[in-house]
Parts: sequence; structure tokens; C-alpha cells
Amino acid sequence: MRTIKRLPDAEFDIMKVVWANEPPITTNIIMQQLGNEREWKAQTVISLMLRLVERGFIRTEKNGKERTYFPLINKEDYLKFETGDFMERFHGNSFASLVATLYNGNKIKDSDLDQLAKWLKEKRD
Amino acid sequence: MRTIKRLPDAEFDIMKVVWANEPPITTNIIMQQLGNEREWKAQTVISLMLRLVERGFIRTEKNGKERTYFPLINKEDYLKFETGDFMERFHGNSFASLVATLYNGNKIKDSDLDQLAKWLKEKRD
DNA sequence: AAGGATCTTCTGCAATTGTCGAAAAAGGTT
DNA sequence: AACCTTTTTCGACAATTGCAGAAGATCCTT
Repeated sequence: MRTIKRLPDAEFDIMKVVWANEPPITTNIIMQQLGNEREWKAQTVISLMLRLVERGFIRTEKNGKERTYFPLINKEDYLKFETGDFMERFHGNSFASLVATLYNGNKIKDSDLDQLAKWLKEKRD
Repeated sequence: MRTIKRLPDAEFDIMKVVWANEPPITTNIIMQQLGNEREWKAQTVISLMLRLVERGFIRTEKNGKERTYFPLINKEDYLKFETGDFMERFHGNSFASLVATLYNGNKIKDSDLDQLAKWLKEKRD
């Protein structure tokens, strides 16, 4: 069982689009939806997709001259992994350290607090 | 003013030790305290320190045959940056998404929830 | 002063990451 | 069939990262 690993930035940006769309995914979808943030040539996108295939994050099929892609790892699982990894590396798994850092960096908005309160209330039935 | 950037893993591991100790820091301190996790040769540590100097994370002084180092960027600031960056890249700056992900990944203990509830109550006086 | 022990400097190198150009493949058009 | 268009495949290359050998510098002993 291969262990999941952190993705390079560019590949993760691709995955975000993959996850945000209904499969099958095409390179065109990627390019259009990343147009604003990334100015990639088609070849660039394709070779990143290829690397994602090698990593086992997506699989691919060829139909005619086009190639389509399907996610193999879902967003929630990957986020869980990244978030856990982050918690460990930067906060020694201390939730309090994380929250304090966010708060001191003004990364917690009032709307977040509201949502959080609601979420918290649900958890404690 | 140069903008702060994410550090490579190896360099961040060094910084953790730098931050955990009273300056001046020596390569020996680094090697001893990283002994369990990393099996680096002295040259490896030194060249990583050098890169950290170039990045402006530490400064260095030479005394005799030894070299000592002093942090220039403090841990809290760096963590704020990393944490903010992480929030944006992986959670679209949604604190709620972060908390939910941690919770679903069982990264939040019940005691954490209690603390959070208390903290939350304080914030909304 | 000669030799040894340490620590540093210099240099290099393989793997990974970010980005393509050039050429090939497949489909549509005339 | 010949040509154009779109998309892919192949190969490449520079920058970054992880790591350390070889050689130099400095101090300590004898």
C-alpha cells in the first residue's frame, strides 16, 4: 500500500480543478479554470497530469485524439492528510497552537467564528 | 522588504532547532538535537545553514574555527506566515473547513473541543 | 614545529519541480 | 488523398532541494 505524499504546488492546483468538476476531466477544463491564476501551455498541463497519474492521484483514458482523466484520490482524504501533516510539522499536533497562530495572524474572521459556533453546537448533542 | 517564503523541509527542521535554543547556535547543537530524526553529516548541516543565511532567516559569525548562528526571523512570525499560506491553499481561508477536516481526521481530541468552546465563548463577549 | 582533531569551505551531483518546444497522432474538411 | 487543427507525446532544460566528499583552516598536544 503506497503511502500518500504531499503534492508539489503545481500538481495540487491541478487537482483542485479535477476535484471541482464532474469527471471525465479534460486538459481544456483545467486550462480554462486555471486561466486567471496560471498561464500554462497545454503541454505543461498535460505533463503535470501525467505526473499525477504516475503518483496514483488520477487515472486516464484515451478517446480518439483526446485524453480524459478521473480522480482516484478524493479531496477530503487528501485534505485530511495534508492537514494532519501540517499540524504535525508546524504545530506539534497542538490544536491550541494552531488556533492561537491563526487568531494572532488575523486569519479568523467573525463570520468564521459564527460558523464555528454553529458547527460546535452540532457536535455536542 | 523581501517577502517571506516557505522553507524547504530540511531547512525548516533546522530552524526548529534554532528557535528551540538560546543563541548563539552551533552546528553541533543542530546535529545533536536532530540526531534521532536526521542522520546528517556536518557538511550537510553547514550547507543548509548557509542557505538559511542566504534566505535571511539567520545570520552568522565566525569565531576561531567555529561558526555561530543567530535567528533573524522569529518562530511566531514564520508560523503565522506558513499557517496563513496553508489556510489559503488548502482551505480557501475557511476556518470552518479546517476544523471540520481536522475533526473528521480525528486530529481533534475532545479536550480540544472543550477548549475551543471556551475560547469561542470568550471571543464573543 | 609537526601531527592530529575539528570544523568549515568549496564543489558537485542526483532527484524533483516547473515549463515548455518540436514533432507526432488523430480527427475533420475539401 | 491532402491539408489544417487540435491535442498529445517526447524530450529537454533550468532552478531548487537534499546530501556529502575532498580539501582547507584553525586550534590543541606533544
